[in-house]
Amino acid sequence: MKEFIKVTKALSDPTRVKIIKMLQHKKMCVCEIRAILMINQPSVSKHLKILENAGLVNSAKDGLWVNYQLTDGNSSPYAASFLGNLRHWLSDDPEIATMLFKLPEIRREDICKI
Amino acid sequence: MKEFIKVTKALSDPTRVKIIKMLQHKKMCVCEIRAILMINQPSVSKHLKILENAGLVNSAKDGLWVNYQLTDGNSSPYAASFLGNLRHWLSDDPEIATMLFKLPEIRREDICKI
DNA sequence: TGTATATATTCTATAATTGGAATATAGTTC
DNA sequence: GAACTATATTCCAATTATAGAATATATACA
Repeated sequence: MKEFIKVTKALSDPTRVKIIKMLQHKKMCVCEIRAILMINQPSVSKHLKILENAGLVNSAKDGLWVNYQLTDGNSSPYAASFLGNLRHWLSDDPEIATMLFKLPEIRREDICKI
Repeated sequence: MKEFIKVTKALSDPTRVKIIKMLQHKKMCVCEIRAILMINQPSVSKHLKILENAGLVNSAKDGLWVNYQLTDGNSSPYAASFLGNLRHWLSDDPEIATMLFKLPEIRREDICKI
């Protein structure tokens, strides 16, 4: 039960759902996500931690950067199932769509330097 | 997005998940649910309202009683999908299992009269 | 070693959620 | 219409979640 609740709680915040929809398209570091969402860096880190804790994303260090990506589903069956559904869900949502439209232009080399 | 968040928020509380797992087995009125969960009546009503608002359950009056049941999924595709998954999820959860074990003994005629 | 940068953590204020008590509403029965 | 019962709503206190500011950590590089 706890594991299930962790996943639904993680998915019950619009910012975190947006992060997942972004990560469907590419691995991203904190400052890239921050640039798209236009919220401060600690908020992004905290949201990512909640997603990671729920088994929805995982992270890998690359020098100073930490790349976040969606999990393959080995961590939690609930997470895997929800991630599968989210592949096709919400892509038509206007807020999501405009966000994804901006995504290709975002390059960490340009935007970082907090 | 709002519709999706409503569903995930509704499912991010253990009490509400328990209610859904009960309703998988039979239609129930507020006082029956209350008897199983051992929380007070207004709490049950409030949780049911949240579930109803998310398109997960619907209600039908029957005299003084209000019967709640799971929706068939016409209200929200998200709700329908989650309800489908929850059919087989969490049935092994110890808390859920003991709750469902008690379920057959609960009859509104015996337990009501708040 | 010192500086710069990306990320994480802590702290604080605010907002949202939850449970329980009290009250209101709506049927039912007399 | 009056009394009774099931449910809904309102109000309040306690907990939890969130955003932002300040700070800490870790890596890169001179």
